[in-house]
Amino acid sequence: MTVSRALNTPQLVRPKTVEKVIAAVKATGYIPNALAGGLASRRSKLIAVVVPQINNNMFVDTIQAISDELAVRGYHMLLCVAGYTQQTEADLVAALLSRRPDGIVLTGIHHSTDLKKVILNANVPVVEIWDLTPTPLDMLVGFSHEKVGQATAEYLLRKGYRRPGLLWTVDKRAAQRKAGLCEVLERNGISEPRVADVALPARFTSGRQGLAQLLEQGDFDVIVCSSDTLAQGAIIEAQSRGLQVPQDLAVIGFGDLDFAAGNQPAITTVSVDRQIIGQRAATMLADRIEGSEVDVPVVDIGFHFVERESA
Amino acid sequence: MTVSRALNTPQLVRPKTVEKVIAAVKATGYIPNALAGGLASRRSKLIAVVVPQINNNMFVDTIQAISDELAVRGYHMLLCVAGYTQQTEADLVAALLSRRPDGIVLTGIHHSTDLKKVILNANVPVVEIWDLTPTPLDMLVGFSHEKVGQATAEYLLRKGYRRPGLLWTVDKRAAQRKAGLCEVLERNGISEPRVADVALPARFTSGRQGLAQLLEQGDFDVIVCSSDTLAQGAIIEAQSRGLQVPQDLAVIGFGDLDFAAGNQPAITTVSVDRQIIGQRAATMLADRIEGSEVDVPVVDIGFHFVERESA
DNA sequence: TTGTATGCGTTATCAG
DNA sequence: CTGATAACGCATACAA
Repeated sequence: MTVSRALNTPQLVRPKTVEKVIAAVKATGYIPNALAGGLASRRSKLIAVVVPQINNNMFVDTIQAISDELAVRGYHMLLCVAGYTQQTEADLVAALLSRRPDGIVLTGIHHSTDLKKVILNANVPVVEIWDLTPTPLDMLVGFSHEKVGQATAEYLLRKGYRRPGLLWTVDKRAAQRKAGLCEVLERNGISEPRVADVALPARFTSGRQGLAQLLEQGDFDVIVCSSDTLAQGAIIEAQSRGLQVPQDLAVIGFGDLDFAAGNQPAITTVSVDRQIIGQRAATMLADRIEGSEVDVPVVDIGFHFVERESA
Repeated sequence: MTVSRALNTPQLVRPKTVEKVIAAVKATGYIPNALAGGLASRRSKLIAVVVPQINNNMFVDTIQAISDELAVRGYHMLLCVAGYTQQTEADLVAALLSRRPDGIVLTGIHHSTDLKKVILNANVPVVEIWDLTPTPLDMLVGFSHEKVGQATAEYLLRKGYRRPGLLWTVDKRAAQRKAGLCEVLERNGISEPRVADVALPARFTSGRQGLAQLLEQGDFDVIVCSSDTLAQGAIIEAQSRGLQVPQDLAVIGFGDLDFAAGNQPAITTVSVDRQIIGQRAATMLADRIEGSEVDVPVVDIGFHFVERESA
């Protein structure tokens, strides 16, 4: 017991005793067993993070930020890939809960009822990220994809574009952005723009292929892409066909990835602070776990439209 | 005990009993406690993965592959960021070992003696990845960065380039590639090529800036970059200055990231199968943990030079 | 400031 | 095929 205290709460132990313990730890190479510790204390110092995929330019910065912030707070990150289907996510979370994480980060707000039941029953703090809803499971850090779509449509209309084509991945958050976009377009007399569906993960090459596909089907003055990666691919494809961007064909992206500003032409896009999402999510979880009240359980980090050269 | 068996080894339990257990589990929402299970069984079904950084185009594919393969085998991934300093890594691994992972994945082969001692003492299977040495801690999956550098130099000389400039990040593996490169250049009468150092993580914009910096200092016919990301930035910077790539200035990358092939001009680079590294590492660990002999503990996955348009 | 008794929720082991 | 018992290595609660 004195060893336990010397290691975890040294201020409760006589300094000389602490020294002796530390010396013994060094001499023996003792490494505490966190499984036993967690079992006894009912706190695992573990945070489970569930994302649709890791090798995704959007999520990876958020994951890194979560990891960094958790490290500062003394937590470890259990990282799991759920794919884009709800059933996988529910099974995954059930398996994760068996490790008794002190908190969980879930990507998105659309979960199976099964998952919701399990997670509420487990009574573990949860932060949903990368989306927005007035009714989160528990806490939330994100932004409105619908509003991103609307803002994009408004920009596009203001600039005088009237023949938009969409280069779009098929995930749920992209769909929300599309809904917002199409709603505003519709209100302005542009209905059902042509869409090229792109498989996940969004890749540079799928952007090229997607544009090629679109150009066979119609005539456009602007291509709206569900991510900067696709936008960059589209720009290269346009240029390789002798089209000037934005004069002959404008391109709009999403995400403000690191290459967007430096690209030639610089990519007009929607900027989202991906690190802040992770940092806030980790902070909120750690605060809650450690007993502080989290006064604003729903954080809208917003976004801003970045006008550059491509549109 | 019967419940434990019904859940873990149902074949040892009468089917009717299994059914009853399953029903009770559903009815009560029971979730096994893996902390207790791990404590008792001394197997945690946990793999710790240590990388210098997550939001890095190189490692992220490997991480995803590890995660995917581990999921298939029934393991979870504890992911930690060590940065590029040895001390951080040693502290980190000590903390990780307290969770009693069944295996550990370390990036690179350069570790503090402290870390080596701790990890050998813990007697846990280890795979080092993304590098090559005849004397790994335990198992290894990687390739020779020095040979990559040599192959690059040979290609460059064969193509007739004689005034190379380097755009290089400062991490250890990049340094090995540089050493291989410079050695072959030296042997061919080209000594101490000019180098622009670039901070990690490698970004598109740092590629642009780095080239700008180089061009102020000298006259080059080829720019060799420590990653495709830098190469793409360099190409854009060159083009924006009215330089034709490769006619006026050739550019060589490393990694064969997804945009390399589709870029305009397509980027000449060194292709490395980043997924395979992760997949093999996970397989080797799981095999070893589950008692199979791992017959080849050191796997050189090799690389191949990809000649495209940029050089 | 230190120590003692007890229990956390499993699984290994052995007995039926 | 099922059950009883004893760890696993800590931290909580209380006593000294």
